[in-house]
Amino acid sequence: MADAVRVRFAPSPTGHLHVGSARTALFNWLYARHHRGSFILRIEDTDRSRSTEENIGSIVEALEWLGLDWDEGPPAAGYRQTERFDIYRAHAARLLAAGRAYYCDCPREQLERERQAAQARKETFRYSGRCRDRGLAAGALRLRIPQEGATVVDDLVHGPVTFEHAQLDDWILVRTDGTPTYNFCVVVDDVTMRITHVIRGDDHLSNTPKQILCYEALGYPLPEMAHVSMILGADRSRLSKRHGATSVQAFRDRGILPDAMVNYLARLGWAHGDQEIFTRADLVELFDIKDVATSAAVFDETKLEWLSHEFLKRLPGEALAPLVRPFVGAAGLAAPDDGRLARIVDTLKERAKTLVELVQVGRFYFARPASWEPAAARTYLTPEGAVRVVLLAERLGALAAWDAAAIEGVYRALTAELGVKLVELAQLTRLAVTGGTASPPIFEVLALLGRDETLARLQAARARVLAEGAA
RNA sequence: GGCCCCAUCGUCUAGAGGCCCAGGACACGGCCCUCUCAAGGCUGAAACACGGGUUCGAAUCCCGUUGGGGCCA
Repeated sequence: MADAVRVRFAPSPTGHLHVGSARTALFNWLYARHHRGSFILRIEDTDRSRSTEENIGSIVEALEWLGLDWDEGPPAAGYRQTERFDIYRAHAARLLAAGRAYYCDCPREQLERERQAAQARKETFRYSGRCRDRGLAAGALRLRIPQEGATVVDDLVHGPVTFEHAQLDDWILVRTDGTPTYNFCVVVDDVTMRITHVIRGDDHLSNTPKQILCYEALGYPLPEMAHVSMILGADRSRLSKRHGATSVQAFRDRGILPDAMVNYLARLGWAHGDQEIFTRADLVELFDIKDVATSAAVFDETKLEWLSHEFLKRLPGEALAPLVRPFVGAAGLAAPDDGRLARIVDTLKERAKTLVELVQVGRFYFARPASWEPAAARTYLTPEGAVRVVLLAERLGALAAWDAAAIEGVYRALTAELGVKLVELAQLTRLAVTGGTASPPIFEVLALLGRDETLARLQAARARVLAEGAA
């Protein structure tokens, strides 16, 4: 088991979990689960000014919601960079002692001038190397990199990518104030956590040769590298807040099912033939990082919602009821017991793409209509409609068994007697009972509402007609 | 600005030289079903960024252009 797969997800807690990061986390998780390896969570909180406890909690919560469980990481100690400064310091000292790193005291302003001069000459800025052989005892610690040759990143998704050393420079490992830089921390962390496969965003590809040089200076073997593309907004620019929802919890709050979110994220840049719907088990079995696409993908909320709808339809009411309950409460409504809620949800699930929408379209199950849709009311809540309501109420009141089939019988019979189409009575009833013109099959609705509630609502609708007539 | 990455329908993608005058899915249009809305079935419109090569043959390989993204900040 010496070569067991160990992967990590290393977010910076500077905000909520972004969907792009979530996809990176998912790919790591899938890779770990597929290979029966370990998935490690590491918090990259060296940027103390922007890292907060709240954000860590939020990220953890989002990962849990997605069902991406980690084998190592918080709350255990030692998985936050701020707890690991001694480790970075020790590695820096080793590099210094071995002559693979050196101190530099070039003033910031001078470096800035050089940078601008380089840009004016249309060249890549490289540190001049002035302090390379000065044997300084303090300052910023720089990595001594080879002057010539090239480093090639053998990327699992991109293939070999070559970087000329002439384009790289002796980058800073530890700043003058003693704080280690991001690239250095990452290398030390990945090495000490024995990460075998670094799966991360494309935006780090350019940093990779610098990191590889650091691995070599440290004398550590290289992990496999895999850089996955970024997620873009509809205008093909990096997905950001101005594109709308970008955090995982925004979709949770909207009532997207977590399995749908996982399915959608997996399909962004990855495919398995024509298959669109994947269970978690499918993904674990079929996913391979090598099959991930190289190009960036546009985030499409519409397709996400379609997937959520697909998962909603497939879930039995009993499984859905506990998921729906909090959304009923959030809408300011009271939900019945699980058994009844399950049956209600079964009539609603193919009519909603999200849990929020499901509660919206099924609102009448939890509360009497506060009003009746005006246009439909003009058509149905008429004196003639009131007469029909009375007839319906009488017969429904006399029904021996209260179930959808028996209720339908009443409607069929009355339809024949009155010489009207079923749609007339159905819509009349629907409007009276739900307040609107769209709902699950009306006989099922009445069956679920119960006889007393049905009759009460019919009566209320009739009362409205009478009140209108009097006015 | 330099370096790096990327480029098939509006979007996600299948496609690893002939199976492709390009397949699936979302969204969109039409028809059917129907107590409404959905769901479902059938169906329509919709793409290989451009230009050069290589090859008997290219969406697939190579070069360039353009466009987008990233890193250096």
